[in-house]
Amino acid sequence: MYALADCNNFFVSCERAFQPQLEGKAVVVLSNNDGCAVARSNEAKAMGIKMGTPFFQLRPLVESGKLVACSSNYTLYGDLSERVMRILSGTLPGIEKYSIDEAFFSLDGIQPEDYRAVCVDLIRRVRRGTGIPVSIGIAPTKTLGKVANHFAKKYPGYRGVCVIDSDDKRLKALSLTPIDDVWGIGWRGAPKLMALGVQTALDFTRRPEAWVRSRMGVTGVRTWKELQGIPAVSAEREERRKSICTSRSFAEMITDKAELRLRVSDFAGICAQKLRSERSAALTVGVFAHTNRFRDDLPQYYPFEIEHLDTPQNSTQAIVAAALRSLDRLFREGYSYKRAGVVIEDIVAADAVQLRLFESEEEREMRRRQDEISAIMDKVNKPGSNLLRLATQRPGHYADGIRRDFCSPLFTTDWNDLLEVKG
DNA sequence: TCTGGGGTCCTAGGACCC
DNA sequence: TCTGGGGTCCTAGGACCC
Repeated sequence: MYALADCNNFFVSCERAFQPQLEGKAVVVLSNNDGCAVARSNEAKAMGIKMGTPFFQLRPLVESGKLVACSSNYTLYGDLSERVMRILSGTLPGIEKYSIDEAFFSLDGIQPEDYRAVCVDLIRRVRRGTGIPVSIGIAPTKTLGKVANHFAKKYPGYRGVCVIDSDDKRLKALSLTPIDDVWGIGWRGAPKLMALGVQTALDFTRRPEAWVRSRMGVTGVRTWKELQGIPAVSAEREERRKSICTSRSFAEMITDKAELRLRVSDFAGICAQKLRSERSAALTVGVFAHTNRFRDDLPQYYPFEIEHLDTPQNSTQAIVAAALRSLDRLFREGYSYKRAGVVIEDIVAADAVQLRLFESEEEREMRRRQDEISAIMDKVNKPGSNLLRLATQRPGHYADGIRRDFCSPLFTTDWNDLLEVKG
């Protein structure tokens, strides 16, 4: 049996963990630049506030005191996520972190009659240790675990734990699950299925496999099997990420190439830092820039350019230089850029780098020095800081230039601490 | 005025091979 | 008038997840 532990309204719960006065109130957490709602408390959901609602539409509610808005504070959420995961993995073996706020684990070795008690206790300990409320769904497949988790959250009677351990329970649960709530059926698939007469997860499982295959592809068949209790979603993810992306929307639109170069340098620098922190190196550096897609009155442009390195690298200098070459190729005057990003691909282990056959002595020496400089930067810079940086990068904190009008204090990280030089 | 960010996997079609 | 068949690999774009 699989168990899925999922934090309730995670970002909101993180804010509440340090601001108990938010308990019981309608709260939303906003995306970067206070753009739109990315997390909602149950009270906010009950008010009909949808995921992704732009903040300017919520502002009246905030001003009249009916709703509290928080700017997002990802450092805080990452920190609390780590603590939650630590408690979970300290209790049960074989935990698989699936996202910032959820993890799968196996219940092998636990007697079925003890599932509930073990999980209720786990929830209590996470709550006591972090302040974060968690729900757990238990079922023979991950997709059914998601379904069970849904019920655990929805009905207080379950006290946070819902078990699907018989066919009766499975069929009952599926009949109560709308098809668009099913994990793996997205915003394109759901309307398509509903038009074909599939309203619930149960309807879906009653279609023949070939019917599903021809309309929803192999991923649809996987979901179809999982809902019947046949595991079809692979157990483990790879330990090394296949791509790394750093991108931001800008508070203001950027028309100036020099300004865009600064921002892209920052993004590339963060990517390089992430690469090194995972002891990885990469062969491909891509850059994209977007105009503001909501401004019909302005010309639109969505370029993407890739640069291949001749040997995998992870130094800030190499990654930033490659990104800037791509930017120079894609940049066009006359557009107002609202968002840009750097994407790293073809990632390999840094200690297994395949060297070039005909690399010159000078090239090798340059790479060695760049790696050395990056190592020093990593020693001096704390996460999120670029105290020591390239001249092509902006001074200051990475969050500069992002609007965060409703940011909570940095409860688990201190500003001065970020600026303190190690050693 | 104001609309997020970071990932994975699948597929169809093209390039290339013999 | 006539122009093979069977593969693999790569890539861009789409769909999905949180």
